[in-house]
Amino acid sequence: MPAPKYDLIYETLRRRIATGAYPSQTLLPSENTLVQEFSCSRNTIRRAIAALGQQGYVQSIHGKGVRVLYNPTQKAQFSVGRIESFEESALRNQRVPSTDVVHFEPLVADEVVHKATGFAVGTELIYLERVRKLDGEPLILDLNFFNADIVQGLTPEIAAQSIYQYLEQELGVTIGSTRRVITVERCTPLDQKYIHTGDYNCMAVVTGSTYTADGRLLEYTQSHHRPDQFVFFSTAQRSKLEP
Amino acid sequence: MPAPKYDLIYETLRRRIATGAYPSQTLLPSENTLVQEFSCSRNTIRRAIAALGQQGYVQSIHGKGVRVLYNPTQKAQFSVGRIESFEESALRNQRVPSTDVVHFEPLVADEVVHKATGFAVGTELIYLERVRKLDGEPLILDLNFFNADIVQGLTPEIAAQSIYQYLEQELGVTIGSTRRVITVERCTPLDQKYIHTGDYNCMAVVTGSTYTADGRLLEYTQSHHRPDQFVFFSTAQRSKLEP
DNA sequence: CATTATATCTTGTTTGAACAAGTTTGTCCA
DNA sequence: TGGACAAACTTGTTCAAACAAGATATAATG
Repeated sequence: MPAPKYDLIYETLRRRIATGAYPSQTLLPSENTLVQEFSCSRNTIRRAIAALGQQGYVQSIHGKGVRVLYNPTQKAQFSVGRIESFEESALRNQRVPSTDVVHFEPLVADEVVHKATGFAVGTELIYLERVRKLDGEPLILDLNFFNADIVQGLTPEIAAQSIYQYLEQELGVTIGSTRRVITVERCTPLDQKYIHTGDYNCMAVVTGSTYTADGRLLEYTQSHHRPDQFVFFSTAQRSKLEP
Repeated sequence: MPAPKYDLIYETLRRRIATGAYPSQTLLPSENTLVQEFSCSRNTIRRAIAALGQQGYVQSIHGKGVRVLYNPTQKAQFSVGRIESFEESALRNQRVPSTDVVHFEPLVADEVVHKATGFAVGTELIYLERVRKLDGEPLILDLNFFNADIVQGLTPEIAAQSIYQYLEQELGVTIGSTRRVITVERCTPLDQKYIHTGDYNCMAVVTGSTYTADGRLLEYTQSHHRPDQFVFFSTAQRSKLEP
Protein backbone atom coordinates (compact mmCIF):
# COMPACT_ATOMS: atom_id res chain seq x y z
CA MET A 1 0.00 0.00 0.00
CA PRO A 2 2.18 2.82 -1.22
CA ALA A 3 1.51 6.42 -0.24
CA PRO A 4 -0.64 8.27 -2.74
CA LYS A 5 1.16 10.41 -5.26
CA TYR A 6 -0.50 13.63 -4.11
CA ASP A 7 0.80 13.01 -0.60
CA LEU A 8 4.38 12.71 -1.84
CA ILE A 9 3.99 15.90 -3.87
CA TYR A 10 2.43 17.64 -0.86
CA GLU A 11 5.35 16.63 1.34
CA THR A 12 7.92 17.66 -1.26
CA LEU A 13 6.39 21.10 -1.74
CA ARG A 14 5.84 21.55 2.00
CA ARG A 15 9.48 20.83 2.68
CA ARG A 16 10.59 23.29 0.04
CA ILE A 17 8.43 25.96 1.64
CA ALA A 18 9.56 25.15 5.16
CA THR A 19 13.23 25.25 4.20
CA GLY A 20 12.85 28.48 2.30
CA ALA A 21 13.47 27.04 -1.15
CA TYR A 22 10.14 28.63 -2.02
CA PRO A 23 10.38 31.89 -0.02
CA SER A 24 7.41 33.53 1.63
CA GLN A 25 5.41 35.93 -0.51
CA THR A 26 6.76 34.49 -3.76
CA LEU A 27 4.71 32.48 -6.24
CA LEU A 28 5.01 28.73 -6.62
CA PRO A 29 5.93 27.38 -10.06
CA SER A 30 2.78 27.18 -12.16
CA GLU A 31 0.65 24.06 -12.07
CA ASN A 32 1.71 23.08 -15.57
CA THR A 33 5.36 23.41 -14.60
CA LEU A 34 4.81 21.16 -11.59
CA VAL A 35 2.92 18.70 -13.79
CA GLN A 36 6.07 18.32 -15.86
CA GLU A 37 8.38 18.06 -12.85
CA PHE A 38 6.33 15.37 -11.10
CA SER A 39 5.08 13.63 -14.28
CA CYS A 40 1.48 13.58 -13.21
CA SER A 41 -1.85 15.10 -14.10
CA ARG A 42 -2.89 18.62 -13.19
CA ASN A 43 -5.58 17.25 -10.89
CA THR A 44 -2.98 15.56 -8.73
CA ILE A 45 -0.94 18.75 -8.45
CA ARG A 46 -4.04 20.71 -7.57
CA ARG A 47 -4.91 18.25 -4.83
CA ALA A 48 -1.49 18.68 -3.23
CA ILE A 49 -1.73 22.46 -3.48
CA ALA A 50 -5.22 22.42 -1.97
CA ALA A 51 -3.83 20.50 1.01
CA LEU A 52 -1.06 23.08 1.40
CA GLY A 53 -3.71 25.79 1.37
CA GLN A 54 -5.70 24.11 4.10
CA GLN A 55 -2.63 23.96 6.27
CA GLY A 56 -2.02 27.66 5.72
CA TYR A 57 1.17 27.24 3.73
CA VAL A 58 -0.07 28.84 0.51
CA GLN A 59 -2.96 30.75 -0.96
CA SER A 60 -4.10 30.39 -4.55
CA ILE A 61 -4.85 33.57 -6.47
CA HIS A 62 -7.08 33.17 -9.50
CA GLY A 63 -5.30 34.05 -12.72
CA LYS A 64 -2.05 34.87 -11.01
CA GLY A 65 -0.50 31.98 -9.18
CA VAL A 66 -0.08 30.34 -5.80
CA ARG A 67 1.47 32.57 -3.16
CA VAL A 68 3.56 31.22 -0.29
CA LEU A 69 2.28 32.48 3.07
CA TYR A 70 4.40 30.40 5.41
CA ASN A 71 6.59 32.20 7.87
CA PRO A 72 9.39 29.91 9.08
CA THR A 73 9.89 31.82 12.35
CA GLN A 74 6.56 30.80 13.89
CA LYS A 75 7.03 27.16 14.79
CA ALA A 76 3.84 25.33 15.56
CA GLN A 77 3.36 23.39 18.74
CA PHE A 78 0.05 21.82 17.83
CA SER A 79 -0.36 21.73 14.11
CA VAL A 80 -3.45 22.47 12.12
CA GLY A 81 -6.13 20.08 10.98
CA ARG A 82 -4.01 17.10 11.73
CA ILE A 83 -4.27 14.58 14.51
CA GLU A 84 -1.06 14.41 16.43
CA SER A 85 -0.33 12.55 19.60
CA PHE A 86 1.26 14.12 22.65
CA GLU A 87 4.45 12.20 21.95
CA GLU A 88 4.64 13.29 18.34
CA SER A 89 4.24 16.97 19.11
CA ALA A 90 6.68 16.76 22.01
CA LEU A 91 9.33 15.20 19.82
CA ARG A 92 8.75 17.83 17.17
CA ASN A 93 9.52 20.48 19.77
CA GLN A 94 12.54 18.58 21.09
CA ARG A 95 11.27 18.11 24.61
CA VAL A 96 11.15 14.95 26.66
CA PRO A 97 7.63 13.64 27.21
CA SER A 98 6.44 11.44 30.04
CA THR A 99 3.07 10.31 31.31
CA ASP A 100 1.71 9.34 34.74
CA VAL A 101 -1.38 7.17 34.77
CA VAL A 102 -3.14 8.29 37.94
CA HIS A 103 -6.40 6.42 37.36
CA PHE A 104 -7.37 3.30 35.41
CA GLU A 105 -10.89 1.92 35.60
CA PRO A 106 -13.09 -0.24 33.39
CA LEU A 107 -16.70 0.90 33.34
CA VAL A 108 -19.89 0.50 31.34
CA ALA A 109 -21.56 3.52 29.76
CA ASP A 110 -24.78 4.51 31.51
CA GLU A 111 -27.18 7.29 30.59
CA VAL A 112 -24.98 10.01 32.11
CA VAL A 113 -21.84 8.83 30.33
CA HIS A 114 -23.79 8.49 27.09
CA LYS A 115 -24.93 12.11 27.20
CA ALA A 116 -21.44 13.38 27.97
CA THR A 117 -19.42 11.24 25.61
CA GLY A 118 -21.73 9.93 22.88
CA PHE A 119 -20.97 6.26 23.61
CA ALA A 120 -24.09 4.10 23.42
CA VAL A 121 -25.49 2.96 26.76
CA GLY A 122 -23.98 -0.40 27.65
CA THR A 123 -20.72 0.12 25.78
CA GLU A 124 -17.75 -1.23 27.70
CA LEU A 125 -15.25 1.53 28.32
CA ILE A 126 -11.93 2.14 29.95
CA TYR A 127 -11.67 5.39 31.87
CA LEU A 128 -8.24 6.92 32.29
CA GLU A 129 -6.77 9.91 34.02
CA ARG A 130 -3.30 10.76 32.82
CA VAL A 131 -0.87 13.54 33.66
CA ARG A 132 1.29 14.57 30.72
CA LYS A 133 4.69 16.04 31.42
CA LEU A 134 7.31 17.77 29.33
CA ASP A 135 10.81 17.75 30.75
CA GLY A 136 9.25 16.57 34.02
CA GLU A 137 6.83 19.44 34.36
CA PRO A 138 3.11 18.52 34.44
CA LEU A 139 1.31 20.46 31.73
CA ILE A 140 -1.76 18.51 30.67
CA LEU A 141 -4.38 16.48 32.49
CA ASP A 142 -6.09 14.00 30.16
CA LEU A 143 -9.42 12.36 30.94
CA ASN A 144 -9.95 9.54 28.42
CA PHE A 145 -12.88 7.25 27.71
CA PHE A 146 -11.75 4.48 25.36
CA ASN A 147 -14.01 1.97 23.63
CA ALA A 148 -12.88 -1.30 25.22
CA ASP A 149 -14.02 -3.33 22.20
CA ILE A 150 -11.47 -1.55 20.03
CA VAL A 151 -8.66 -0.99 22.55
CA GLN A 152 -8.32 -4.57 23.66
CA GLY A 153 -5.63 -5.53 26.12
CA LEU A 154 -5.00 -1.99 27.28
CA THR A 155 -2.99 -1.83 30.47
CA PRO A 156 -1.79 1.10 32.61
CA GLU A 157 1.70 0.38 31.32
CA ILE A 158 0.60 0.85 27.73
CA ALA A 159 -1.40 3.94 28.68
CA ALA A 160 1.80 5.44 30.06
CA GLN A 161 3.34 5.05 26.63
CA SER A 162 1.51 5.96 23.45
CA ILE A 163 -1.95 4.47 23.12
CA TYR A 164 -2.12 5.64 19.52
CA GLN A 165 1.05 3.77 18.69
CA TYR A 166 -0.35 0.66 20.39
CA LEU A 167 -3.56 1.01 18.39
CA GLU A 168 -1.94 1.55 15.05
CA GLN A 169 1.02 -0.78 15.27
CA GLU A 170 -0.14 -3.57 17.60
CA LEU A 171 -3.87 -3.75 16.92
CA GLY A 172 -3.84 -2.49 13.34
CA VAL A 173 -6.57 0.04 14.06
CA THR A 174 -6.55 3.00 11.66
CA ILE A 175 -7.72 6.35 12.93
CA GLY A 176 -10.05 8.47 10.87
CA SER A 177 -11.18 11.86 12.00
CA THR A 178 -11.42 13.85 15.21
CA ARG A 179 -13.86 16.55 16.16
CA ARG A 180 -12.47 18.95 18.70
CA VAL A 181 -14.09 21.67 20.75
CA ILE A 182 -11.93 24.20 22.54
CA THR A 183 -13.18 26.03 25.59
CA VAL A 184 -11.75 27.77 28.63
CA GLU A 185 -12.99 26.51 31.98
CA ARG A 186 -12.38 27.11 35.65
CA CYS A 187 -9.73 24.95 37.27
CA THR A 188 -11.19 21.82 38.83
CA PRO A 189 -9.83 20.30 42.05
CA LEU A 190 -8.33 17.59 39.86
CA ASP A 191 -6.47 20.22 37.82
CA GLN A 192 -5.07 21.84 40.93
CA LYS A 193 -4.08 18.47 42.33
CA TYR A 194 -2.01 17.40 39.33
CA ILE A 195 -1.04 20.53 37.41
CA HIS A 196 0.89 23.47 38.79
CA THR A 197 -1.65 26.02 37.68
CA GLY A 198 0.26 28.93 39.17
CA ASP A 199 -1.81 32.07 39.39
CA TYR A 200 -4.14 31.02 36.58
CA ASN A 201 -7.61 30.09 37.74
CA CYS A 202 -8.67 28.49 34.45
CA MET A 203 -7.53 25.86 31.96
CA ALA A 204 -7.70 25.50 28.19
CA VAL A 205 -9.90 22.46 27.62
CA VAL A 206 -9.84 20.52 24.37
CA THR A 207 -12.74 18.10 24.17
CA GLY A 208 -12.45 15.61 21.36
CA SER A 209 -14.19 12.62 19.83
CA THR A 210 -12.03 10.35 17.72
CA TYR A 211 -13.41 7.89 15.23
CA THR A 212 -11.72 4.90 13.61
CA ALA A 213 -11.34 4.79 9.85
CA ASP A 214 -14.32 2.42 9.73
CA GLY A 215 -16.44 4.96 11.55
CA ARG A 216 -16.70 3.62 15.11
CA LEU A 217 -16.39 5.97 18.07
CA LEU A 218 -13.00 5.12 19.53
CA GLU A 219 -12.30 7.71 22.15
CA TYR A 220 -13.78 10.65 24.00
CA THR A 221 -11.21 12.84 25.67
CA GLN A 222 -10.97 15.99 27.70
CA SER A 223 -7.50 17.52 27.71
CA HIS A 224 -6.91 20.18 30.33
CA HIS A 225 -3.96 22.32 29.27
CA ARG A 226 -2.08 24.75 31.47
CA PRO A 227 -2.92 28.10 29.85
CA ASP A 228 0.60 29.43 29.43
CA GLN A 229 1.65 26.33 27.46
CA PHE A 230 -1.39 26.04 25.22
CA VAL A 231 -1.35 26.98 21.54
CA PHE A 232 -3.79 25.88 18.89
CA PHE A 233 -3.45 26.64 15.18
CA SER A 234 -6.22 26.78 12.64
CA THR A 235 -6.71 28.02 9.11
CA ALA A 236 -9.96 28.85 7.40
CA GLN A 237 -11.20 29.75 3.98
CA ARG A 238 -13.93 32.27 3.34
CA SER A 239 -16.97 30.84 1.58
CA LYS A 240 -19.59 32.79 -0.24
CA LEU A 241 -22.60 30.86 0.97
CA GLU A 242 -24.36 31.32 4.27
CA PRO A 243 -24.46 28.25 6.47
CA MET B 1 -20.78 34.42 -11.65
CA PRO B 2 -22.98 31.58 -10.44
CA ALA B 3 -22.04 29.49 -7.44
CA PRO B 4 -20.11 26.36 -8.34
CA LYS B 5 -22.11 23.18 -8.59
CA TYR B 6 -20.19 21.46 -5.82
CA ASP B 7 -21.13 24.29 -3.46
CA LEU B 8 -24.82 23.83 -4.16
CA ILE B 9 -24.54 20.10 -3.63
CA TYR B 10 -22.58 20.69 -0.43
CA GLU B 11 -25.29 23.03 0.88
CA THR B 12 -28.08 20.64 -0.07
CA LEU B 13 -26.45 17.67 1.65
CA ARG B 14 -25.46 19.76 4.66
CA ARG B 15 -29.02 20.92 5.12
CA ARG B 16 -30.31 17.37 4.90
CA ILE B 17 -27.88 16.32 7.59
CA ALA B 18 -28.64 19.31 9.81
CA THR B 19 -32.38 18.74 9.58
CA GLY B 20 -32.06 15.05 10.25
CA ALA B 21 -33.15 13.90 6.81
CA TYR B 22 -29.90 11.97 6.82
CA PRO B 23 -29.76 10.85 10.47
CA SER B 24 -26.55 10.58 12.44
CA GLN B 25 -24.69 7.26 12.18
CA THR B 26 -26.48 6.28 8.97
CA LEU B 27 -24.81 6.06 5.57
CA LEU B 28 -25.30 8.65 2.86
CA PRO B 29 -26.66 7.45 -0.48
CA SER B 30 -23.78 6.07 -2.52
CA GLU B 31 -21.81 8.38 -4.76
CA ASN B 32 -23.30 6.86 -7.89
CA THR B 33 -26.80 7.41 -6.53
CA LEU B 34 -26.02 11.07 -5.83
CA VAL B 35 -24.50 11.39 -9.30
CA GLN B 36 -27.88 10.46 -10.72
CA GLU B 37 -29.84 12.74 -8.41
CA PHE B 38 -27.72 15.82 -9.09
CA SER B 39 -26.92 15.02 -12.73
CA CYS B 40 -23.22 15.61 -12.39
CA SER B 41 -19.97 13.70 -12.43
CA ARG B 42 -18.70 11.61 -9.56
CA ASN B 43 -15.80 14.01 -9.05
CA THR B 44 -18.18 16.84 -8.27
CA ILE B 45 -20.06 14.73 -5.74
CA ARG B 46 -16.78 13.69 -4.16
CA ARG B 47 -15.71 17.31 -3.83
CA ALA B 48 -18.91 18.17 -1.96
CA ILE B 49 -18.53 15.14 0.31
CA ALA B 50 -14.90 16.02 1.01
CA ALA B 51 -16.03 19.48 2.13
CA LEU B 52 -18.62 17.91 4.43
CA GLY B 53 -15.89 15.73 5.87
CA GLN B 54 -13.66 18.70 6.59
CA GLN B 55 -16.49 20.39 8.45
CA GLY B 56 -17.00 17.26 10.53
CA TYR B 57 -20.42 16.41 9.15
CA VAL B 58 -19.47 13.04 7.67
CA GLN B 59 -16.68 10.52 7.49
CA SER B 60 -15.94 8.40 4.44
CA ILE B 61 -15.27 4.72 5.03
CA HIS B 62 -13.41 2.91 2.27
CA GLY B 63 -15.50 0.21 0.68
CA LYS B 64 -18.50 0.86 2.88
CA GLY B 65 -19.97 4.31 2.48
CA VAL B 66 -20.08 7.78 3.96
CA ARG B 67 -21.25 7.90 7.56
CA VAL B 68 -23.06 10.88 9.04
CA LEU B 69 -21.35 12.10 12.21
CA TYR B 70 -23.28 15.29 12.83
CA ASN B 71 -25.20 15.60 16.07
CA PRO B 72 -27.92 18.26 15.75
CA THR B 73 -28.02 18.97 19.51
CA GLN B 74 -24.60 20.58 19.63
CA LYS B 75 -25.14 23.92 17.92
CA ALA B 76 -21.96 25.62 16.91
CA GLN B 77 -21.21 29.14 17.98
CA PHE B 78 -18.09 29.58 15.92
CA SER B 79 -18.02 27.22 13.01
CA VAL B 80 -15.13 25.23 11.74
CA GLY B 81 -12.66 26.15 9.08
CA ARG B 82 -14.81 28.96 7.84
CA ILE B 83 -14.42 32.67 8.26
CA GLU B 84 -17.45 34.15 9.88
CA SER B 85 -17.96 37.67 11.10
CA PHE B 86 -19.18 38.53 14.56
CA GLU B 87 -22.52 39.63 13.10
CA GLU B 88 -22.98 36.44 11.11
CA SER B 89 -22.37 34.15 14.06
CA ALA B 90 -24.55 36.29 16.32
CA LEU B 91 -27.45 36.12 13.91
CA ARG B 92 -27.02 32.38 13.58
CA ASN B 93 -27.46 32.10 17.33
CA GLN B 94 -30.39 34.49 17.36
CA ARG B 95 -28.83 37.10 19.59
CA VAL B 96 -28.62 40.84 19.06
CA PRO B 97 -25.09 42.03 18.28
CA SER B 98 -23.73 45.53 18.87
CA THR B 99 -20.30 47.09 18.75
CA ASP B 100 -18.68 50.01 20.55
CA VAL B 101 -15.66 51.56 18.88
CA VAL B 102 -13.58 52.70 21.83
CA HIS B 103 -10.45 53.63 19.88
CA PHE B 104 -9.77 54.67 16.27
CA GLU B 105 -6.29 55.70 15.20
CA PRO B 106 -4.38 55.81 11.92
CA LEU B 107 -0.74 54.80 12.28
CA VAL B 108 2.23 53.67 10.24
CA ALA B 109 3.83 50.29 10.86
CA ASP B 110 7.24 50.55 12.53
CA GLU B 111 9.63 47.75 13.42
CA VAL B 112 7.68 46.79 16.56
CA VAL B 113 4.34 46.63 14.74
CA HIS B 114 5.97 44.69 11.91
CA LYS B 115 7.22 42.00 14.25
CA ALA B 116 3.87 41.67 15.97
CA THR B 117 1.56 41.83 12.98
CA GLY B 118 3.54 40.94 9.87
CA PHE B 119 2.76 44.21 8.09
CA ALA B 120 5.77 45.62 6.25
CA VAL B 121 7.46 48.60 7.88
CA GLY B 122 5.94 51.79 6.50
CA THR B 123 2.52 50.28 5.73
CA GLU B 124 -0.29 52.68 6.55
CA LEU B 125 -2.63 51.09 9.06
CA ILE B 126 -5.77 51.84 10.99
CA TYR B 127 -5.74 50.64 14.58
CA LEU B 128 -9.07 49.89 16.22
CA GLU B 129 -10.27 48.81 19.61
CA ARG B 130 -13.81 47.52 19.61
CA VAL B 131 -16.05 46.03 22.27
CA ARG B 132 -18.44 43.41 20.94
CA LYS B 133 -21.71 42.89 22.75
CA LEU B 134 -24.44 40.30 22.54
CA ASP B 135 -27.80 41.38 23.93
CA GLY B 136 -26.01 44.36 25.46
CA GLU B 137 -23.45 42.32 27.36
CA PRO B 138 -19.79 42.95 26.49
CA LEU B 139 -18.17 39.64 25.56
CA ILE B 140 -15.29 40.30 23.20
CA LEU B 141 -12.57 42.94 22.99
CA ASP B 142 -11.19 43.22 19.45
CA LEU B 143 -7.86 44.84 18.65
CA ASN B 144 -7.64 45.31 14.86
CA PHE B 145 -4.88 46.47 12.56
CA PHE B 146 -6.31 47.08 9.09
CA ASN B 147 -4.31 47.75 5.94
CA ALA B 148 -5.38 51.32 5.11
CA ASP B 149 -4.59 50.84 1.41
CA ILE B 150 -7.29 48.18 1.17
CA VAL B 151 -9.82 49.48 3.68
CA GLN B 152 -10.18 52.95 2.20
CA GLY B 153 -12.67 55.39 3.68
CA LEU B 154 -13.05 53.48 6.91
CA THR B 155 -14.77 55.52 9.63
CA PRO B 156 -15.64 54.75 13.26
CA GLU B 157 -19.27 54.55 12.14
CA ILE B 158 -18.52 51.81 9.64
CA ALA B 159 -16.32 50.04 12.19
CA ALA B 160 -19.33 49.93 14.51
CA GLN B 161 -21.21 48.03 11.83
CA SER B 162 -19.65 45.21 9.85
CA ILE B 163 -16.29 46.00 8.31
CA TYR B 164 -16.42 42.77 6.34
CA GLN B 165 -19.72 43.74 4.78
CA TYR B 166 -18.26 47.15 3.88
CA LEU B 167 -15.24 45.48 2.33
CA GLU B 168 -17.14 42.93 0.32
CA GLN B 169 -20.15 44.94 -0.77
CA GLU B 170 -18.87 48.54 -0.95
CA LEU B 171 -15.23 48.09 -1.90
CA GLY B 172 -15.54 44.80 -3.76
CA VAL B 173 -12.67 43.24 -1.81
CA THR B 174 -12.82 39.45 -1.67
CA ILE B 175 -11.43 37.71 1.34
CA GLY B 176 -9.24 34.67 1.00
CA SER B 177 -7.89 32.80 3.95
CA THR B 178 -7.27 33.38 7.62
CA ARG B 179 -4.65 31.87 9.90
CA ARG B 180 -5.73 31.77 13.51
CA VAL B 181 -3.83 31.01 16.68
CA ILE B 182 -5.73 30.33 19.89
CA THR B 183 -4.13 30.91 23.26
CA VAL B 184 -5.21 31.64 26.81
CA GLU B 185 -3.71 34.73 28.37
CA ARG B 186 -3.95 36.71 31.58
CA CYS B 187 -6.51 39.51 31.62
CA THR B 188 -5.02 42.84 30.62
CA PRO B 189 -6.13 46.15 32.15
CA LEU B 190 -7.92 46.79 28.87
CA ASP B 191 -9.86 43.55 29.24
CA GLN B 192 -10.91 44.41 32.77
CA LYS B 193 -11.90 47.89 31.69
CA TYR B 194 -14.27 46.82 28.94
CA ILE B 195 -15.31 43.22 29.65
CA HIS B 196 -16.99 41.99 32.80
CA THR B 197 -14.49 39.25 33.40
CA GLY B 198 -16.17 38.09 36.59
CA ASP B 199 -13.94 35.82 38.64
CA TYR B 200 -11.94 34.66 35.63
CA ASN B 201 -8.42 36.01 35.54
CA CYS B 202 -7.71 35.03 31.92
CA MET B 203 -9.17 35.42 28.47
CA ALA B 204 -9.36 33.22 25.38
CA VAL B 205 -7.33 35.04 22.75
CA VAL B 206 -7.77 34.38 19.04
CA THR B 207 -4.99 35.96 17.01
CA GLY B 208 -5.63 36.01 13.30
CA SER B 209 -4.12 37.21 10.04
CA THR B 210 -6.56 37.63 7.17
CA TYR B 211 -5.49 37.82 3.54
CA THR B 212 -7.42 39.09 0.54
CA ALA B 213 -8.17 36.74 -2.33
CA ASP B 214 -5.30 38.32 -4.25
CA GLY B 215 -2.92 37.53 -1.41
CA ARG B 216 -2.37 40.86 0.36
CA LEU B 217 -2.32 41.02 4.15
CA LEU B 218 -5.59 42.75 5.01
CA GLU B 219 -5.95 42.52 8.74
CA TYR B 220 -4.22 41.45 11.92
CA THR B 221 -6.54 40.97 14.83
CA GLN B 222 -6.49 39.93 18.45
CA SER B 223 -9.89 38.92 19.80
CA HIS B 224 -10.11 38.64 23.58
CA HIS B 225 -13.09 36.44 24.47
CA ARG B 226 -14.68 36.13 27.87
CA PRO B 227 -13.89 32.51 28.78
CA ASP B 228 -17.39 31.37 29.68
CA GLN B 229 -18.71 32.42 26.27
CA PHE B 230 -15.91 31.07 24.14
CA VAL B 231 -16.27 27.96 21.99
CA PHE B 232 -14.11 26.97 19.05
CA PHE B 233 -14.76 23.99 16.82
CA SER B 234 -12.24 22.13 14.73
CA THR B 235 -12.04 18.89 12.83
CA ALA B 236 -8.95 17.03 11.79
CA GLN B 237 -7.98 14.06 9.70
CA ARG B 238 -5.23 11.68 10.60
CA SER B 239 -2.45 11.53 8.06
CA LYS B 240 0.07 8.76 7.68
CA LEU B 241 3.07 10.95 6.96
CA GLU B 242 5.19 12.66 9.55
CA PRO B 243 5.33 16.45 9.25
C1' DC C 1 1.86 58.89 -26.39
C1' DA C 2 -2.07 56.82 -24.41
C1' DT C 3 -5.74 53.64 -25.00
C1' DT C 4 -7.74 49.69 -26.55
C1' DA C 5 -7.83 45.24 -28.24
C1' DT C 6 -5.61 40.70 -28.39
C1' DA C 7 -3.01 36.88 -27.30
C1' DT C 8 -1.28 34.22 -23.70
C1' DC C 9 -0.30 33.29 -19.39
C1' DT C 10 -2.42 31.81 -14.86
C1' DT C 11 -5.96 29.22 -11.71
C1' DG C 12 -11.08 27.39 -11.35
C1' DT C 13 -14.77 24.09 -12.64
C1' DT C 14 -16.59 20.01 -14.64
C1' DT C 15 -16.79 15.92 -17.21
C1' DG C 16 -15.77 10.95 -18.22
C1' DA C 17 -13.12 7.18 -17.79
C1' DA C 18 -10.28 3.53 -15.90
C1' DC C 19 -8.33 0.93 -12.36
C1' DA C 20 -7.24 -0.05 -7.27
C1' DA C 21 -8.81 -1.57 -2.97
C1' DG C 22 -11.98 -2.43 0.99
C1' DT C 23 -16.75 -4.53 2.31
C1' DT C 24 -20.69 -7.17 1.81
C1' DT C 25 -23.33 -10.75 -0.06
C1' DG C 26 -24.38 -14.78 -2.28
C1' DT C 27 -23.11 -19.13 -4.25
C1' DC C 28 -20.95 -23.20 -4.56
C1' DC C 29 -18.56 -27.04 -2.83
C1' DA C 30 -16.75 -30.12 0.70
C1' DT D 1 -23.48 -26.71 8.33
C1' DG D 2 -19.25 -24.33 7.39
C1' DG D 3 -15.76 -22.37 4.72
C1' DA D 4 -13.82 -20.77 0.40
C1' DC D 5 -14.48 -18.30 -3.43
C1' DA D 6 -16.35 -15.08 -6.59
C1' DA D 7 -19.36 -11.40 -7.85
C1' DA D 8 -21.19 -7.02 -6.90
C1' DC D 9 -21.23 -3.40 -4.41
C1' DT D 10 -18.68 0.62 -2.02
C1' DT D 11 -14.97 4.55 -1.77
C1' DG D 12 -9.91 5.93 -3.27
C1' DT D 13 -6.58 7.38 -6.82
C1' DT D 14 -5.14 9.05 -11.22
C1' DC D 15 -5.42 10.42 -15.81
C1' DA D 16 -6.77 13.42 -19.97
C1' DA D 17 -9.44 16.85 -21.79
C1' DA D 18 -12.22 20.93 -22.36
C1' DC D 19 -13.89 25.32 -21.19
C1' DA D 20 -14.43 29.46 -17.92
C1' DA D 21 -12.43 33.38 -15.90
C1' DG D 22 -8.91 36.47 -13.84
C1' DA D 23 -4.21 38.68 -14.74
C1' DT D 24 -0.65 40.32 -17.69
C1' DA D 25 2.19 41.36 -21.42
C1' DT D 26 2.10 42.50 -26.29
C1' DA D 27 0.50 44.50 -30.41
C1' DA D 28 -2.61 47.41 -32.85
C1' DT D 29 -5.07 51.68 -33.06
C1' DG D 30 -6.62 56.30 -32.18
